[in-house]
Amino acid sequence: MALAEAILVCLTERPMSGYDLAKNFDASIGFFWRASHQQIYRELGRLREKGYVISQEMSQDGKPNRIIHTLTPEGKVAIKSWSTKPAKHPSLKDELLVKFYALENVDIAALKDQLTIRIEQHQTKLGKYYRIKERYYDGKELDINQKGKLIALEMGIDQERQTITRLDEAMVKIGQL
Amino acid sequence: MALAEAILVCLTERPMSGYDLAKNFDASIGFFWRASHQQIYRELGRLREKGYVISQEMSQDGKPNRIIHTLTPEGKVAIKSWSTKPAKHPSLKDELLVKFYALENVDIAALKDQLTIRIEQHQTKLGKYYRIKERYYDGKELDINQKGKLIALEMGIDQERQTITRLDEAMVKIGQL
DNA sequence: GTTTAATATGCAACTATTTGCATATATTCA
DNA sequence: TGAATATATGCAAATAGTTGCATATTAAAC
Repeated sequence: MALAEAILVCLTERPMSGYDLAKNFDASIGFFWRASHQQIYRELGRLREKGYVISQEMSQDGKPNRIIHTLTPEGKVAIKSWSTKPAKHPSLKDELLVKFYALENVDIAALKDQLTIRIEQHQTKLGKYYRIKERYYDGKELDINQKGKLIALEMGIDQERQTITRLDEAMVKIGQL
Repeated sequence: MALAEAILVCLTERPMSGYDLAKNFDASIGFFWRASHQQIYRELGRLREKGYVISQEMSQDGKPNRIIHTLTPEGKVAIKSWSTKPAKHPSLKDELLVKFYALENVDIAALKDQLTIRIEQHQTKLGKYYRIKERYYDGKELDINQKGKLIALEMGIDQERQTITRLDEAMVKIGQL
């Protein structure tokens, strides 16, 4: 499983609480690996048991205590070891494509609405990517780690742009039926 | 869940056994929705309970008996009703992108190997799509259902081609580090 | 003649993911 | 003053998906 590794990768940046990680999974690494806060808290427990992270409770006045998780040397070794293992092919499951596949038995007006929503979602995501690129990468000196993140981000940008084009074309095609 | 619906959609074509469905999930609809035979057999049980399919055992001499599942009118209604509900955004989870994201802590030679494998997998898939398009769609008169399948197939073709280009570019980029 | 592949079905155990709930405090908005 | 939002953590149940096993027959390959 790679949720564990995605968390460890996040923690290479800096020690974080479960809450911070959950926010990160909504923003940066979460663009390539989604996870809910419930999943993250549970996984952090497992990582602590394995000795890949150490966790320290920090009291804050007023707000509930935070538990800060720090990557251990064993955790870093685990990332390196994971990195050499073959990456699984992402399991594509797209309901929208299944609906196209079943066109005769489907409510086409509803399908068009869903297409519109999907296109908007991809546009939102593309916008986020652009803003991140501008803010953190454009015109900056980058170390190797940042270059890796930029490659991932640019792949994300291309993917979103092409997906939007593809969905627009599909919309035209069902309009012509 | 859409595994149920993907099975129902398959059965709109013709009544099938679990084995036939599993093969279909390796070929046509499985390009957009993966499922193992174990999942399919379990789901068929549920669909039977709900009355969306009826199942008849057919004896074959020699070979084990087949159980043929036929879509019921209730099943068809279920497809239509599902088709109007918002399609879930596919849950992207790509280990390979996470590895790019963690470039500093990763074995780069191993990552290149994995990229190469991934590119080959997409090329294989693209080849399959092209053969299906040529064989079943090019230069043929198509009804609405076939047109839907063709749209899905063409989206698949575009997606694979663009993914290959994107991964090729990523390979060049990590070569330049 | 024995192994392998294809046909055909399915259970059980494990892992992963989602959904709903639960708790507790501080700040901001109306 | 009350409601909503953000911070911060986590359990429990349900659903979904994967992996390993089990069975049984036929046909082809070696």
